[in-house]
Amino acid sequence: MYDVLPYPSTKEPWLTTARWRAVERHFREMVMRAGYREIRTPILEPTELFKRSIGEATDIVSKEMFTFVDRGERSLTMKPEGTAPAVRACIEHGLFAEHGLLKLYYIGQNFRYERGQKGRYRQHQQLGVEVFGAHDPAIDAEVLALAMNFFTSLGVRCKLHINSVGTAECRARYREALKAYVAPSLQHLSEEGKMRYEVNPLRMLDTKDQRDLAILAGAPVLRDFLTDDSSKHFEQLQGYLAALNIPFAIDDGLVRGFDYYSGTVFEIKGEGLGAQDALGGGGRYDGLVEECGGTAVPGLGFGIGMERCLLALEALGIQPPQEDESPIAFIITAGEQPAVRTTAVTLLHSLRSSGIAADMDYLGKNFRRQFKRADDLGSRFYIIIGEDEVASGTVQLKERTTGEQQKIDIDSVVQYLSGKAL
RNA sequence: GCGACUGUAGCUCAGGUGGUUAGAGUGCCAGGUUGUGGCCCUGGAGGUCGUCGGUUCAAGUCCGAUCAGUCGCCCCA
Repeated sequence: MYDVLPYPSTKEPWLTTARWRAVERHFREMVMRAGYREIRTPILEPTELFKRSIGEATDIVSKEMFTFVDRGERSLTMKPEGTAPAVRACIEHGLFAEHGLLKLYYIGQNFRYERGQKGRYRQHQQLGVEVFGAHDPAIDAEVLALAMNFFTSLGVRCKLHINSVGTAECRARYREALKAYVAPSLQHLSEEGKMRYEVNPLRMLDTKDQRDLAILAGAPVLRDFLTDDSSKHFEQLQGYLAALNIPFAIDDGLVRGFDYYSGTVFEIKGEGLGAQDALGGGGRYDGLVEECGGTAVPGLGFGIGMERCLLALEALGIQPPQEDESPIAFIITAGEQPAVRTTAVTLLHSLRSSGIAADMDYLGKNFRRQFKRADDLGSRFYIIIGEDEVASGTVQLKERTTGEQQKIDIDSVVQYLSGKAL
């Protein structure tokens, strides 16, 4: 768990709201250019939704969900990922019927009950897209290209790993072949491997255990069990990626931790991130909508880890362009007459109403300290109001960088600064 | 869920083998006449030493537990 702060801390510079907004804006602009529309779904969903979609035998569902019973005896779960809730919402609101092709994006919080680590948090944010309705491998290419472009345009170096897990039938045939291959060596498999053999054989491939890797070295490859259609789809995708100059590596062991994937799957790995190096991942889930109670609509998408992206940027010393949060003008008051403060408060309000970022002191600081406050905030102009100015209906307007100061009519301040603020 | 390491002002860190009122730098606040800022000078506030328990005449320091964080396993974003 962590807090995102308004000011940078020396310890965790990436945990600042300005930096988060910068990355979020980068993502939003990119996907909106590509025609994606935002969807927001609730944090709480019926537990059943995730059991059905992600699969009961996966790590996420079996041991990593924040699940509880509410006062109405319903089992609810804080969403561990964004795809299933999006599918649920689209079914519920008839979006599939209304749009032949549906392109969605989301920025949302996910929750997984895991041991915290750098780059792995019990609450984490994902930036993702989901596309529904298309089988065309060109849309697979679009989705992968978006995910890769998100990182490369930020300056993050990363590698794209792809694979195809085929249709449910492909996987069923492969599962048997894999089990048959491993069966003679079953006793030599790690405990984890043995468990996966029983519960979710495909996950045996996703191991780092040296002995298991040795046993699996000559195992049959899932890709050889793909139907002609699946094979062709995967090859076409590779052709598009090549045409787009997106380097990729085919990873036979890439299986992913959700059961709903079919066909294309991929993962993006960053460099120098330690154990948690998966920056993002996703794939195709052609059976998911039907599984969740909708019509047969194909789909695919990806999720990008916000924290890992920020960590990668931090490690590379990259600062995405941030919004300027400094005021344009800071009002400084002098003198004890109540009219001075009233004039200042009124002018401040006018400036802000006209879209000019402005501020003033509320701590009763003396004249000199008010200047210091304005400097600390990075204000471009000082507006000085004293008893003389109030009497003559003017203000002293001083520019910080040049030190130039002029007396101008108080009624023309807004107009003057509007010109300068551009 | 498993293993290793860490835990002292807001932040970065000092505090040999247990011994009086726990320090520094930085930041913060104030003052250097509330009519001209950045620098500078002076002063001040701020810590039940992660928490609980134990050993001891005495614990920031030793022991245990617990929590949190970091790193690795696992998994993934």
